Amino acid sequence: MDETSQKIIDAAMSLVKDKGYVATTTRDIAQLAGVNECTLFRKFKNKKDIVLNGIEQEKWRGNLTPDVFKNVKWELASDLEMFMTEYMNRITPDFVKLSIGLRAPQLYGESAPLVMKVPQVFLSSLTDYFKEMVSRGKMPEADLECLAMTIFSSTFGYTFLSASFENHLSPVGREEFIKQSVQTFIYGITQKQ
Amino acid sequence: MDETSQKIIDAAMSLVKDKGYVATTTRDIAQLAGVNECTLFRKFKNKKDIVLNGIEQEKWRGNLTPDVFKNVKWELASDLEMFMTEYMNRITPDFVKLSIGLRAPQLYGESAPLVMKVPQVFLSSLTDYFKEMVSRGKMPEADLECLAMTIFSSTFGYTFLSASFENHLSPVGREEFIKQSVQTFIYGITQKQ
DNA sequence: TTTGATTGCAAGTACTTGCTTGCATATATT
DNA sequence: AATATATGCAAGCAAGTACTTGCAATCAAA
Repeated sequence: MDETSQKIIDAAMSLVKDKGYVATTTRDIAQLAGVNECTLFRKFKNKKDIVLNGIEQEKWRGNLTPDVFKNVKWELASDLEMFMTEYMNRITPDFVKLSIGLRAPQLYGESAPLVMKVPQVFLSSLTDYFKEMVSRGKMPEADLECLAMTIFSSTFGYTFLSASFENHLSPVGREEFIKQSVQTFIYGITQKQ
Repeated sequence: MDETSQKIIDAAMSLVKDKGYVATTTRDIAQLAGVNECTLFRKFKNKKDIVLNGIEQEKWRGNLTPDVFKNVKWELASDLEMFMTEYMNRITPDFVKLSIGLRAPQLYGESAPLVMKVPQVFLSSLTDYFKEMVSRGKMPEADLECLAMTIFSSTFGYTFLSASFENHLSPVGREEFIKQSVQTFIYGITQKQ
């Protein structure tokens, strides 16, 4: 990937984050990238091609790879906190906005499989973790896929809601949310300790 | 609200759901509403005015009012299931798509406070419910706002992810998710029963 | 029957959109 | 020195955009 093409991609993704795919114009992209508009079409087939090349780059999916969740201690509370923290460190409000900006119908059929990689990494890493915990006898048997979905939904939901409404919806801060919700997941409401 | 204006609003909201605000054209709206394009501008100031009038209508926010959550039995498991079920009954994939379609920067400053009403109703109803449960001695004291946020995040997250990726992300169905996650919230992972 | 309001219709305005073209210039490679 | 590649620049195109205007038809209230 030559430097000019990368500048174009970066500009395009940044604008899609701010304005959405449809409202992002090729003139905008060219200006922000500091190149002439016709250069976009020498490097890429069309506007859609620019953005699709962008999503294919890991850096534009928050660099959320399976390695991120490798650092486990086989201790439920601290490991769940680690999963949630690492996710929120990478899936910042900007990335949430980007993934919403990518949801134009002209694009979504092709972008969805790439966007979906991010939750998939979290979910499958967590499910694998639970399986190993069960086989180590550190967790009772359960519907692990469903359990992972509960925890991921909550992590995703909080991340998304914070990006959308900041603290106007709920005053609960990130650290507090992680600590408390992990306690709830592990011990439940009835035996909160 | 006269019949013509309502037809225009309904057409506009339906198109915003499918294509997003920016990609929805006034020609599209007129055609779907079955009126002439100039009629839109006799009834409303401009395109934005149509959509903002739409979000102000309860029917375009899923009719999610506080009454929806009034039917509690003061029994934790069944009540939490009721909260989640009622939310998911109303906030269908179509409503999730609509709320994403409304996130154009030209609009979001004015639409966000209205869109936010939906999560606010769930959150405050659930927090109030928890307070009453504690005072009835049916639940231990805890950080109730945070607990409500955990449960709402999870409900919202599952709803949103299902609308976005259907069952491609996780095979866990709605009823199973609700049942199992409520069990986790109440009893926790460690004393799953 | 007259009046007033609502709407359709056809045309048009000023502007923006994605994308192209032909040519000049700079820079790097041979 | 000769050549190839990358880019800028200026202009343009066809199509689409939100929104407007003037006039005629309809229809219900007076």
